[in-house]
Amino acid sequence: MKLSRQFPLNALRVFEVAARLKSFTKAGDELGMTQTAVSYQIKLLEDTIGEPLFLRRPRQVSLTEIGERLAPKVSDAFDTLSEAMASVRDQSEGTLTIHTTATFGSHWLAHHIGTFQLENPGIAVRLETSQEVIDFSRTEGDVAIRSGKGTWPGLKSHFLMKSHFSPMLSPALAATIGGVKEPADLLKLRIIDPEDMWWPIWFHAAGLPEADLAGRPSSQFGAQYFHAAAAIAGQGVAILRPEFYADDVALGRLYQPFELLASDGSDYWLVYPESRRNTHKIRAFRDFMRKMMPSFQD
Amino acid sequence: MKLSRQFPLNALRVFEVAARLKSFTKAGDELGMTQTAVSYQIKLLEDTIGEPLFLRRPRQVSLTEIGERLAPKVSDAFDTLSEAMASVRDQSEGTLTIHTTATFGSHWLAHHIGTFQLENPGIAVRLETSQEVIDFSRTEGDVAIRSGKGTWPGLKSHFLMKSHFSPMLSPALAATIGGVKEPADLLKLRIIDPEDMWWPIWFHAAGLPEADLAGRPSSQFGAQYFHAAAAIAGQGVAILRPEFYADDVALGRLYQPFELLASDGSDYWLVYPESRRNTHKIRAFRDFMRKMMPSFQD
DNA sequence: TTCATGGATAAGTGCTCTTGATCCATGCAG
DNA sequence: CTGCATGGATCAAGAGCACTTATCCATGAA
Repeated sequence: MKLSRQFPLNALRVFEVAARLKSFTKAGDELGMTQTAVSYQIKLLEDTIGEPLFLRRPRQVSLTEIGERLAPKVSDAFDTLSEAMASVRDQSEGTLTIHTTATFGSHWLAHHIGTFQLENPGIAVRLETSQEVIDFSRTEGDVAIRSGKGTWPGLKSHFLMKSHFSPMLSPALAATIGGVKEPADLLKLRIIDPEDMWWPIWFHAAGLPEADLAGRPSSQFGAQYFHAAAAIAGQGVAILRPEFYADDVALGRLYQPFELLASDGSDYWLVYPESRRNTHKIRAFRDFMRKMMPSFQD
Repeated sequence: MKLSRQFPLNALRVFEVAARLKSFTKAGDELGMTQTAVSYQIKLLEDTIGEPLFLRRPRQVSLTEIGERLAPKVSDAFDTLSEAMASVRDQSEGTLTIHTTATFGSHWLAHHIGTFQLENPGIAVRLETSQEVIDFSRTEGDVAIRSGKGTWPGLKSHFLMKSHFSPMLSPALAATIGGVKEPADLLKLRIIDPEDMWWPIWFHAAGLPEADLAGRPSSQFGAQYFHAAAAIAGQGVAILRPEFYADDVALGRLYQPFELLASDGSDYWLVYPESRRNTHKIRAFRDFMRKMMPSFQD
């Protein structure tokens, strides 16, 4: 059976307006429909209720007792409904949930998100860091920062920056071996997480494809964040994304001995569901990223 | 612009059920539609809001925060709405407004309506007496009792009884002239409202077409009700509908000297809007009248 | 692995709803 | 009292949407 037959919602909405304005024509105007349509809907409602709701006097309609009783409740209900919709719309515009990798979040976003918030006081930001590549259809979230190739089905992705890397260490540690002049010098030092796939890639790019890291004590901290901390503490040399450690370099706690940057082919991307690209908050965040990231690509 | 686009009511109803049951399939069952349709409506709502409302986990859906916030309000609104509809339905079933002529109301209905109310305790009866032939589309009312020919456009009418009449007087008055043996005897008495159109009709039927009533003192009470009262008081002979005065006859206050009944061609009818013939209360009243009126015709 | 469950997707269709034209009754102005 | 403006009813026809059926896909369970 038809939904609208048992409980004619549209008819009820039309009724609400007609009852308020005491005119089918005016109700039609307010609702953006014709007087005919209003008449039809009212009759529909009267049929399902089995009672006339309006008295048709010439040049004006007035509510019957039944109508008089029904109108305020219907009005209430629609108020509730539209208030609910509005609040959801506000709230939905008002909170931006960003999923990000731990490193990007703690290094880049943490330093810049304040600017976004100043520029968009109406948008609350919620940062979620997770290693997994989240699926927007089964996890709450508006946008995500991912490293990868930039191709995810159903998602719009914007290139943010290369995810290149280079060895970094504390100046103090470098001094202990009289400075790091050439890549091979690094092998005199403790390599933080020698099993990191990035090392062979970089050494290969540096012309030392045979640099043997196997057999070195493995101390996998599990996340680049800890590698950096260890390197700052002078415990060895780590392979890091220099962009994230500009502050530490400026403070003299880390330095990057070689200009050479290597990449494993995966870059940083801003992604979000294609279908939601025109959401206010997503547009705002995209614009923000475009402004802050020189390498941002549409 | 389309009403349903700006504010998708049907989608909201579907959402309410889906949110409550946490399942599209079950929601479809409850709503009498397919899972596909539910999916479609939810997506529609999500599109207009611009936010996902459900997280699609395998084998189950769950609400997003937005959905979680929206659901209770929508639920509330629909509760209000359906409660309003239900109350109106009850109330509409619960009050029967009868428009009737004064005579039929005070004589026939007043004596029998109690039976109807005993048999239909859920229906409150409101009696409105008016001389005008009411128009159901501009006056509140469910049914009416009218005298006429039985043909009113758009209205269903049931023949109730002939509106025939006969002279009636008090036995005491008849005794003053030694009893009323033949129609001409009536002329010895005071005729109550000699200008009433019924008199010449009856005398004509009685074989006294020339009975001259003109010149007799005219005392038009204006309504048959008063004629009867005058006749009972012994002030003269009135021409009345005997059906209405069975009680007075039984009490010996009135009597009908001749069997002869005349009619002006208009009868009593029960009428109501054709479209509302299956309303519970109208059906109940029709059944009641059919039972109480031997001459009732469908 | 295979099956059962629950949802998404695609395409087709019936029907609700809307529109536009016209009619009718009434109240008001001249 | 006549003509006009207002506001609603009615009718026929068409558009678009709300559903359906059929199919696919992913996951959790047996």
